[in-house]
Amino acid sequence: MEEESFTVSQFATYTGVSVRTLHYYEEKGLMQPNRNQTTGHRTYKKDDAIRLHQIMTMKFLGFQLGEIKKYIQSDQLDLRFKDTLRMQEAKLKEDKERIEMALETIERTVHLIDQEQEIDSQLLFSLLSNMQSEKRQMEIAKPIMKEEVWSRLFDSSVTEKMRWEQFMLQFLKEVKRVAGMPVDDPEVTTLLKQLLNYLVELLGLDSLEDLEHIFQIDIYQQENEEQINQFLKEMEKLTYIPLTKQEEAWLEAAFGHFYESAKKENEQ
Amino acid sequence: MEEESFTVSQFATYTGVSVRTLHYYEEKGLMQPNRNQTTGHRTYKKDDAIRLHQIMTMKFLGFQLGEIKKYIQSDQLDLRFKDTLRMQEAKLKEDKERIEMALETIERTVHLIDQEQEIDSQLLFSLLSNMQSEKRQMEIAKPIMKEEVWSRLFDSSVTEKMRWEQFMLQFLKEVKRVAGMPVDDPEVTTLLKQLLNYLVELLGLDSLEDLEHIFQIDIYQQENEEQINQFLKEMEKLTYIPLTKQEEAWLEAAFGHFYESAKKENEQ
DNA sequence: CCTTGCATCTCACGTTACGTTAGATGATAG
DNA sequence: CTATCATCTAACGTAACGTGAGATGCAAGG
Repeated sequence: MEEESFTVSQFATYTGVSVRTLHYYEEKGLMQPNRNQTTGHRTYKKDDAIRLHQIMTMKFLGFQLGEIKKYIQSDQLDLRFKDTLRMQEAKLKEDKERIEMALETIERTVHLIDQEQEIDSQLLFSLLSNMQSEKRQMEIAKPIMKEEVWSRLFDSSVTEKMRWEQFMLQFLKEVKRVAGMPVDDPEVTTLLKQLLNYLVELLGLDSLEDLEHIFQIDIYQQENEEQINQFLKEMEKLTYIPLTKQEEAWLEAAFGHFYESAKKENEQ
Repeated sequence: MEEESFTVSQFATYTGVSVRTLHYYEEKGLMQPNRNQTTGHRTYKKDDAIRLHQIMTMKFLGFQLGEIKKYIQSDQLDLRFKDTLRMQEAKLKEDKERIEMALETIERTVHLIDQEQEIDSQLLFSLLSNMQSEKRQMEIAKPIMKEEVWSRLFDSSVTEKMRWEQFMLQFLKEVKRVAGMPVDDPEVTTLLKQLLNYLVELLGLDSLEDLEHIFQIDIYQQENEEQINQFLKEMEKLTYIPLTKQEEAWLEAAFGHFYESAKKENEQ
């Protein structure tokens, strides 16, 4: 009894892959259909269909053709196959996590765009940039911040994050607008106060003074200076703020003035 | 005041990308750092860092460099950017779904391997193959099966699916062993009964007779023949069962005999 | 002054899994 | 006998770089 056999195109339509793909798999040593000696034409039979099924299956699991070749040779699968599957699983999980982070970022971005009617792309991208390094930032912050404050930040929902980002967008826009004004202008004072109040709320503190106590260590202690500096340096590398040198300098001066006045007020 | 500037390697280490990547982005028109006219050496400044940040951000969101190029030109992001994000979101979700299916398949496969100590790869791969087309199969089955039966199948948990697969693995192994035996051998009868009992349980039926009533339509009605045939044909295309022609023929005969005896027994 | 080392430059090929022509050959139908 | 069709091989194109290879320029050391 003759076994049923197919030409390339028949086999291709039947299995749903392209002719070129069949050629390619053969080229790579993954399949060996019969060849008509004179014409060179290929004929595919049931065994070839089984082979192709195996290949497609492993491709579906995310394996590369080279890997697949190793495993479809042996009829009996050894234990190594299980390990291979586990490794593949790990890779896929990584990919999945990256995708999930990207999806969350997109969600937050769309939200930002929805709130503002026209967006400065520099500001937007800087926020996006920070979203990406968020995880890393939290890792760095963990050993240095008070447990409860850190947890509060870490566990904040997507909604809270979106609120923060929108606030930052507004804040930075304002900074760019008022940069250069005298630092004791009431408008400036109000702006800074807004930021600090937001921070106090975000971190779950009672008052502005507590801001200094969000760290595990006393930041005024001489011996901790090295650690603090290290932390700030790493943080600075990750956090990208879209201000010019001038704007940055101005902002620092404004903060300086703000603290001084606050201290004086307290002393009175 | 001179703006701080970096060489390629400085800029590369600073930003964490490779020198080659910087060259490549320039080649593709994504960046234009200053060039020393005589030596051709590049110098990167803060603006270039911003540019690179934008590129990295969009890459993180899964965009291709070509797409990125279009969007980093304009300073003001238009509304089209939001749509673009939405499209990207859709793509990412598709990718994610594929990965999730692959992960589930791996989980189920590892489970199968754990149960058996040595596995025939043909059998294993055929089961994997079916896992892949599972969704499609359910789609095809939906219009033709009774709502409650279909839901029961569709909602079955991963654990249930794994049980089914393990059963099928055993069943097929047994079929291959006893294929060729006389169809009225008690061992054969037992085997078939096992399968049918499993099916009855799986589908939530009361007895074997109900098996004929899992479809919405009466399969014995002449006018439904076309529909049934269509369904069976599509199903056959998707379901891949690793039996030889002989084994398949034998199995069909065995089932024929089984039904006949069952009918006779009923009549008595 | 010459040599060495180093950073940088510009090609240009390798990678993955095919898609896509282009030109050659063989069999079949009219 | 010719037009058509299926198939063949060969070879380039894709995306985002990695990885040399060979050329150039500059500073330091002998």
